[in-house]
Amino acid sequence: MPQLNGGGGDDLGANDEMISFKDEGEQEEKISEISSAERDLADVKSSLVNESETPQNSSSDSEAERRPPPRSESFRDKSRDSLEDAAKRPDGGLFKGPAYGGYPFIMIPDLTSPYLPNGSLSPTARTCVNVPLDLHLASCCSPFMQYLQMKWPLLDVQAGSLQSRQGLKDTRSPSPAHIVSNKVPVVQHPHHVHPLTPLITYSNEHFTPGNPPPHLQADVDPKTGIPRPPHPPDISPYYPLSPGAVGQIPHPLGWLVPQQGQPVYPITTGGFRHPYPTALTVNASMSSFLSSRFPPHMVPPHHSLHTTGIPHPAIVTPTVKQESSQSDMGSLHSSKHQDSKKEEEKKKPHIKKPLNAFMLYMKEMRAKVVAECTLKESAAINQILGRRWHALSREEQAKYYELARKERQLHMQLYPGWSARDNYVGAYGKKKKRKREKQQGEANDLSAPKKCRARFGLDQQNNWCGPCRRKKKCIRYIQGEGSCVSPPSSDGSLLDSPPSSPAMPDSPASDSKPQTEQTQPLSLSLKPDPLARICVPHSPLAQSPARKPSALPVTICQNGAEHAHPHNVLQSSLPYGLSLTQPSTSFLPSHRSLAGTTQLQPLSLVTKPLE
DNA sequence: GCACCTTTGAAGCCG
DNA sequence: CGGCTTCAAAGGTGC
Repeated sequence: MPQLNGGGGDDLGANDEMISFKDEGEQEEKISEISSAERDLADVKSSLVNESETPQNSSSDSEAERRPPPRSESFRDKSRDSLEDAAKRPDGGLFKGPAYGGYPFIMIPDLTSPYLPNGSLSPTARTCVNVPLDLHLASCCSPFMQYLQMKWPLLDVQAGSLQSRQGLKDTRSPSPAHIVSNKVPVVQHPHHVHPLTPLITYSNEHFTPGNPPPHLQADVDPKTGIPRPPHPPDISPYYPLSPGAVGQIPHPLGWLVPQQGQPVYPITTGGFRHPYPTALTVNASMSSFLSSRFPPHMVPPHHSLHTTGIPHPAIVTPTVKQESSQSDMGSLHSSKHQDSKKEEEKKKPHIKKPLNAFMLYMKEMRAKVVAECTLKESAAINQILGRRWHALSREEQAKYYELARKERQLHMQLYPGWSARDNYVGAYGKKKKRKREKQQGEANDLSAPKKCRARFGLDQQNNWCGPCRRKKKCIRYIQGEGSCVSPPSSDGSLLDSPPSSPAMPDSPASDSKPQTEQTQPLSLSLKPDPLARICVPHSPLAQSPARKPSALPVTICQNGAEHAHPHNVLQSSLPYGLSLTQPSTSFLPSHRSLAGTTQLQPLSLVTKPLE
């Protein structure tokens, strides 16, 4: 049964690792040293494998060594092993030692983990998280605590600042320990980007300054009884939030943080309808949150509750279901209807899927891309992020893969009975159906109108329709890319670098890209090919409808890559960069492989509707 | 107000 | 088992 056994992976929150993560923005500088970086990459890669496979459990590990890592799982297992090993070390794995040097990354949590009521916690709730962590992490050393530590590496870093922030102490906190530390400067200063800023991409709904939770409205100074100013001086630089917003600084596990000494991850088999292990001590705020967000049967028993009314980002109440239940009202007998209603109510909480590595990366880097490129369109941003994702080094991607693995693990433990199938058909059936139908229709109708940009190209904008013309953002997107080319503060993305740059490191994602498109040819043809715009903004080919392989700007940007390194495609099955062969400095980025893949996958192109 | 766009990855479904 | 589909985030955009 999956557990954060032995605090596996909980040692990733070490400060030194955080620093390394902070240095991620310096990747671009490293890019210029790709040659050495690649060698380092190889070292890291080998260290990832070797060091992670040194645990006591030699039987399985040795076996894992013998066989090529089957995609991500092997890496995950290795990572888990290494993490658990690290946890067994005297330092509990909190600090990256020489034996753990293979993880040059920090496991900063997805602070907006959907199933973690991050953004929906009251200050009290989070207080219950932070303080025990600070004060008792070392003593507790429970897997959960260590995981929290991993999730919030700054908890240690700024332990001293905790007291200084007691000005945020929530008077409603049941105990002195319930201090709204929020010491994690998760909110970036307007003029200063906090190292963790990329990770804090909370939904605005959780930070709406003007809409603090009702229970947070009256944030009164415990001593004076006077409402405190919205931004206490000691935290204002990083907390440009209203009191309520400050209180909503999400903590990935805030609502789950158990009381001291309580079992952290009791494995339950109750299914996700009882997603909150009853053995898990829930503080008042948590309980109130649960009681306010879930039907009574979903909320673990607890007393002295108060409602927060704060939405849970991970558990969404699908209105569709509610509507459907209402529509059924008239047609069903009262008893049956009540039964069905109850069942539906049970199904109401929409537990979202855990974020995968790329999603975590996107959440982290979106803000940065937006800031760099002044882009707001998520579609365009995602394209950039996709390119950057491929440009990431193996260890950088591994960081997110590992984080995603932990997210899944945690999700699985939080919602033992949950299955992706629950969301696959249930919650958004209507939307899904429409989407599917539309996609099918598009697939069947090759002449279906697509984006004007793709149809006419950028040089024929006069032919664009009004909406698409309005989408001059496409142009702006290109220009924005130009403006964003190789920003010094970039996260190391090679996207902005000249696509043909041979210095671009080979990335695991790049390897996976061809595979993905092999399995999903349609997506390839449907893609406007951001790379084209990015790499050859003014290239006629890039501007032409990216339907023909020859017209794909990818080939322009990364031609020859595939030929030069066809094995890159094979390595696509190694998302963690555990390439079958040593990475070569001549390796080209993913999109190059993609280009080659495109060439090698003519059918996929044929099956794609012309735009 | 909902769906789309766009990305990658995980997982479910289906033949 | 391979291939396809859906969903996860996000915010502008279209209808």
